[in-house]
Amino acid sequence: MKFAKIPMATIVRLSIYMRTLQELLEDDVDVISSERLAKQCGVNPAQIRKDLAYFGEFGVRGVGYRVNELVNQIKDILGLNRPWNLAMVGLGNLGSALIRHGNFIKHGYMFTAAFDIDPQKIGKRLPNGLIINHVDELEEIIKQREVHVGIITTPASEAQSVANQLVLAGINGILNFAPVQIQVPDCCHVENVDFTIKLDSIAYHLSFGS
Amino acid sequence: MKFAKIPMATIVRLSIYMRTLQELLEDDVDVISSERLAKQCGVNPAQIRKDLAYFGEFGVRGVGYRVNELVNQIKDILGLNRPWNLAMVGLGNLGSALIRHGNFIKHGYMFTAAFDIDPQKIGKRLPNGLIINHVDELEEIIKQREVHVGIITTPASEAQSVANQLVLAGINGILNFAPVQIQVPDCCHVENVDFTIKLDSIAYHLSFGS
DNA sequence: TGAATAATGTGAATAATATCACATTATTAG
DNA sequence: CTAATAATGTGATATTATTCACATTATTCA
Repeated sequence: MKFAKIPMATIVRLSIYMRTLQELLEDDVDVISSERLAKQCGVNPAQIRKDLAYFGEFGVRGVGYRVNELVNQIKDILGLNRPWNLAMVGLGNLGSALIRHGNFIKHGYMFTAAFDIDPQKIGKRLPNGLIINHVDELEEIIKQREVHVGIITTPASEAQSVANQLVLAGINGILNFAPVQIQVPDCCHVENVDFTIKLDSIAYHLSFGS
Repeated sequence: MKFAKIPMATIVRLSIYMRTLQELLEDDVDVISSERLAKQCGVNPAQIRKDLAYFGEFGVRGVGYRVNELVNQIKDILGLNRPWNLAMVGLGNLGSALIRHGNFIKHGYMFTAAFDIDPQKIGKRLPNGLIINHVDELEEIIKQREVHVGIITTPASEAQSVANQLVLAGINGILNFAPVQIQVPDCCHVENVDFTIKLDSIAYHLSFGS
């Protein structure tokens, strides 16, 4: 898998196609054309075909794509046909809410560690059964439990230091909810989720038209 | 303001520059070059200059940019030098956590309405003083309180119907946390926040190298 | 079987975006 | 005051991403 250099935008769109295809599956649709899928995802049909073409041929000419096959093929492409273990660092409002949020589980992600520094929280059991550990134990526990991805939901001020510790513990993927740009070595891939930036985009659009 | 067609990516980057500049302000930096700012934001220096050039000349040749002036100029560009009122629809784990999360306030956004359908929640007072109303009252309250942006944190199944109601109530901007693609008329601008998609990108990178 | 239809896969064309490179303008120091 | 240095603003260039358009292949129906 993976021949040419794949645009990041393609990867993101593949996730979106997959989500939509999974919904279609639930509605018992078993074949779909790039045209119909494109409409549902809000993209151009050729875009879908090109995105998939980076990785092979998955459709049937004159017919379309078999939905359940394509879901699995996209999962293969993205590396989702295996479990991924997550560690949450920072169990404030947001962190706790995310752990309780069903969407991670639904897509095959599993929380296997949770950290905070608040003595009041250490040792507490979360609704999913996980016990909150002190950040001091981060490296050891992350290695022990084979965590793959760290999620940072600490205040901005702590994010960089947490990121450093995650990297030290051997983590190569970070999902960062703290509103700062964290610096990591090239071996580590960071994705940022900053909703106030999205709000800024909305504000811009509302202020100055499309 | 706004002469040529501005790339969406530019708008997003302007938010990021602004965040970084605000941090610099707190550290009493008062002038910065595009080169240093670029490094901190992880972009190319020429990119910053080009992004700003869409809107005017904000720097001083041979010197750089005055940090506090530039923050304000970017706020003007994005339409952030005014209050924006938000309505939260869906007060489950995520919605409640977001309302309590300080980041919206910090950037000038204000929650002025909150809606749910759970009878247990209706009438309850949130930590910020807001009282939760039934979604049936959405249109009336949104108009009354001059809400500008709706935030959807309902289950996926409810998101489209909530979006429809928001549009009916005159809302032109939606921040959607539900993991579905919602359909709205062109007058309404939607931004999606889907962290499982970001996780998928991380999974891909971890599986197949950069 | 063969013609009509449908929809993929893909090279070529187009459009959008990012980067380079340098002319221009401030500042500083001798 | 002049030369050296620093850093912006921007036309030109390079790169990347998207869309078009059509050849190809599967299916259906007469």
